Amino acid sequence: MSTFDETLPMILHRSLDAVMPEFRTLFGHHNLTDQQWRVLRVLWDVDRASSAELSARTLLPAPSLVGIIDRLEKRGLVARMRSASDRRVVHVMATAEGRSLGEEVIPYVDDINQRIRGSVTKREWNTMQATLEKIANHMNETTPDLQAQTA
Amino acid sequence: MSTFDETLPMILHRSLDAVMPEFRTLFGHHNLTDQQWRVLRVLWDVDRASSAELSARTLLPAPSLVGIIDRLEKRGLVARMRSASDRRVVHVMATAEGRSLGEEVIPYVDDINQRIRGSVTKREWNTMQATLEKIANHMNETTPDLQAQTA
DNA sequence: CTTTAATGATTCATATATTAATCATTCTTA
DNA sequence: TAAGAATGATTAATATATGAATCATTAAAG
Repeated sequence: MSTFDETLPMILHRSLDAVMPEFRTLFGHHNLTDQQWRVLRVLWDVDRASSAELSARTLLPAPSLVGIIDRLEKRGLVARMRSASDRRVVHVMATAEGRSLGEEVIPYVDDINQRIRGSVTKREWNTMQATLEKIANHMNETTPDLQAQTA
Repeated sequence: MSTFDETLPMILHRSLDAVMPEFRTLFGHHNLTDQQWRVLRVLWDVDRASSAELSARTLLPAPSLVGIIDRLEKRGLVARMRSASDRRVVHVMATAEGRSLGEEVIPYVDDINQRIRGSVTKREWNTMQATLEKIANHMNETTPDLQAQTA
């Protein structure tokens, strides 16, 4: 383990590599990628969202969302709909089938998340989360992300 | 912020999104992707490595490494060489030019890493890292990654 | 010594990431 | 209100991720 391995990106990637296979195995049983699941999961919370909103909530880049939504739409799990008030905007929503699939999968997803959460103390978890947020805030201040001028 | 946003994968992705743009801007100045940099960075530590070793150190999947190394090789930054003892193995090493580029970029990379490290206390950092490792170990025990039978 | 199993790298097919560019639609402002 | 700037989604080009399969080579067994 050199200093390179102690770098934040590598630390984060190691963590992701440790937890994602579990999720992927589950999603694979339902022919979903984790990105596709993220979209479905957000549409389960908000009923409908524009592509920009979806991008913000799922952390998926807008160009990737196009294909992801295409494939979900082709399977009848979500639907697109142009906004009437602003015809540039596209609203995405889960179909009945999409919501049904979400209902089916989410218990297993929750279970994995519980196992993850349960592997450390409440205090350790909160501290970890707070530290990562602190770092993120610090970087976003130092390097004001040009697109983050939204707020 | 719903429970979904408090999920480990989403927390980790938010952190990555906060820090990676800084690195990418830097790497972009040298026509490197971050994956290409990771390979170069490891070859700066170990002089030479097999594809499997590179995969372990860079956390990049072996199939991806093929193309990454191809492009680095085409630019004359690394070289491939079949092992004499075991002709299945391919050794990868940085060329003089590759090492030179590494020397040139690493101060800036170190600077970014210092800024990241410096945004939290030593204690916060260590605790965060320990917590993530604890989670990873817990998951790797619970779901013994089939390929991790190496050790 | 030969058959078979395992290993290391690669290929293949498909899905996603990244950056820049495009295109239609709205918003601004002169 | 017409020209130009800004916005939201998409396309395009290239690079990488993922999981399965392949291929050559070595190791293991019989």
